[in-house]
Amino acid sequence: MTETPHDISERAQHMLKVLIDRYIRDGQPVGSRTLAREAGLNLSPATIRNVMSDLEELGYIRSPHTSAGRVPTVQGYRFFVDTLLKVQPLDSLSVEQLRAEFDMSMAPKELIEATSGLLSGITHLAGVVTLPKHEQAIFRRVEFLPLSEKRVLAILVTSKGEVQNRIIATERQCSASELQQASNYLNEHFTGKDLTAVRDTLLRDMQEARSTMNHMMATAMQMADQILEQNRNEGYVMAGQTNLMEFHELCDIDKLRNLFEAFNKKREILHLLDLCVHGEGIQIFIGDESGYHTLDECSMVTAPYQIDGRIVGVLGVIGPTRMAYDRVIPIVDATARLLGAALKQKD
Amino acid sequence: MTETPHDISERAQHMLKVLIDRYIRDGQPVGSRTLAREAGLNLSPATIRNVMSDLEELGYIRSPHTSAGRVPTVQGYRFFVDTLLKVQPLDSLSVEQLRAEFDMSMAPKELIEATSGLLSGITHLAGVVTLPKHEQAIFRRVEFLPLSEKRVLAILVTSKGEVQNRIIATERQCSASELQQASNYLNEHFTGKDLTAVRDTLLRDMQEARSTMNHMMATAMQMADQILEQNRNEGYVMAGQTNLMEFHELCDIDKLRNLFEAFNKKREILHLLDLCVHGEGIQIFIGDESGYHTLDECSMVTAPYQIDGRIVGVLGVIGPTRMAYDRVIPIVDATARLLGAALKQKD
DNA sequence: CTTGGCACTCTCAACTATAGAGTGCCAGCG
DNA sequence: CGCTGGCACTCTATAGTTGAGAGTGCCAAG
Repeated sequence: MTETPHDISERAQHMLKVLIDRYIRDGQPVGSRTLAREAGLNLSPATIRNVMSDLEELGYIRSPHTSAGRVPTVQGYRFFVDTLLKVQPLDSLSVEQLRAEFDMSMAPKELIEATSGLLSGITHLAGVVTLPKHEQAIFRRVEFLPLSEKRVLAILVTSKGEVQNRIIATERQCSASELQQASNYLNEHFTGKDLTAVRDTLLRDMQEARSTMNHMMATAMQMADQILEQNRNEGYVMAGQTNLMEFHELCDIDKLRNLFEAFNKKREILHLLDLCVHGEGIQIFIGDESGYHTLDECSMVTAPYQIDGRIVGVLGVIGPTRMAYDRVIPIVDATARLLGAALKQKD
Repeated sequence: MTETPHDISERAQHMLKVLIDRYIRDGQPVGSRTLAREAGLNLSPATIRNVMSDLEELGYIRSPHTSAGRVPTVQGYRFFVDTLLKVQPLDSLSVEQLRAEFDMSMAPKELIEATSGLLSGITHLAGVVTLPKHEQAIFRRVEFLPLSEKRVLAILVTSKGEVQNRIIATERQCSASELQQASNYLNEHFTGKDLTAVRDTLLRDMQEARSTMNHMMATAMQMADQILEQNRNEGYVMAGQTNLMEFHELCDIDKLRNLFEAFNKKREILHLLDLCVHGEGIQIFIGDESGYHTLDECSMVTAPYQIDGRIVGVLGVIGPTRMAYDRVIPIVDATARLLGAALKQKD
């Protein structure tokens, strides 16, 4: 009982936990009377008040105003998730139900989209999943198909079942056999090679010999670039933004607007997700910890997902700081595992 | 001066136009004094009041309350856009600027997305573009690539430069030559044929001869179905929803939420867009004309876009009833033409 | 037909009063 | 020494009040 880790008695910790639990449940500042009832310690409100005063001094809670109970501070939430929260992994039944949601016949991109929808659906928050980045994309095949006179459809297939296509405008009409020749050349020389290597070789080839296939090759290279770029850090897929409108702490139209615009611009969010991919395991940003003002009232819970033990992306949810961390964390964790497993099978 | 089309004097019409113009500009109910100043008719507010009273009786305008000036009713807007508004086509400079925004090297899907972004960007409203439906999709090529032991990547290319891919789980490992054989068979027999015909033939073939390629063929058929389905009425792409948060008449968080959820669900919007594709030319739904409650405060301006004279989709914008129709209509119109032209070149 | 005048209505913003919630502090008690 | 009830105090949220301002409708006169 006299053990005081972090300068805060066990009793105070328990009260902090109860307070935050309660606040997360109904969003109202918690007063001493409520807490006295809830804490199950048979203490009078006056006693609770003393403890709350201490907690306030330590920066874990604060009053919105003189007479309004206490709400957790960012620091309070931080302490809560770091040491007060006992997260237990999802029970196996739930995991199975979750697993059933993954349709294995989906192409990677669709799978990503479905996963973000899944996250938002289960948590009632906004779900987000980054596109997987593959350190090395393998050139698998390229195909050129004539569309009309001077238009050629180029299709590039890489490992992981990714397909990229784009339309090339050629300066003159290319015969089918010419196109065939070009694709044959590329397929013969490069199949199975790393895409960056292919890119470099192509670049060199094009400088050395200005072949008639230059245009085709340039396009192939462009597509390779596009895939590489996309695989580096292209973007993310988001779902369930509208869920965030339900929380009254975010009901300020301007905040909401800024938030949604940040989602659209992607840059800031992407940077945060990038931080998450480097940290190990579950990462949580609470309120202004992110450093981005638009996310001041929000928290983000993320987990990296991996294929064959290599981290290739991050997924998670964004919601108000006042989110049910204990419920959300295991879900995010499990989903990350399942997505990794689902993607692995595409290899 | 005594000509009274629709039971409403020319003077009254002019006033209605000025009133609506003014209301569209700043969103405040317009009073008699303001209108007297604005109308340029050298009439006293009292006179204006008489006319406004008539207009109110006819249902074109109404007062939010006793002392608040008048705002247009849906019927007022309807009369405004149908007979009061002289829409002049976009000047050629603007059209050229607009045309420059279309990047011809984009694949159709990207082009659609870019176009909806373009619409929302220019109008500061929400832009929406349906995916083009092609009455007849032509089978162009199919390709099967082995991914891992029992996984095959299938790629189906149709006319219009559309590429569909999906991953097949095979019950046993297929050799490269087997796959090659399958694709060769399909390509030889079906290239250039209508996709529905291909589908039917495949269905018959599969019943007759249970070949080893059944699985492959079934998948090809699935993909064909998918493309056909998508081309029938799949969906739409939307951009700039956040723009709608700027309008104070939509600032009610619940309305906004419902609106955004309608956008996500797509069904209702899709139904409206479908109506627009059948009517000729520019279509405008004002307020509750749509029949959907969530769109009560919104208007939708759409134009079908065509390829080779055949209407294949609709695009437009969604915004508050109080939108600058005179500016929006020509933009929607021109964009529809340009998108059609841009898509035509993919053929 | 148009106009100025005038009484009337309604909203909006500012202000006031009050009830309720919660605190901090203190003195007393085990 | 920690816990407790009591009490004065503070602050918010809500309702009610008021006055200014805007706009109307109507009327009688030009």
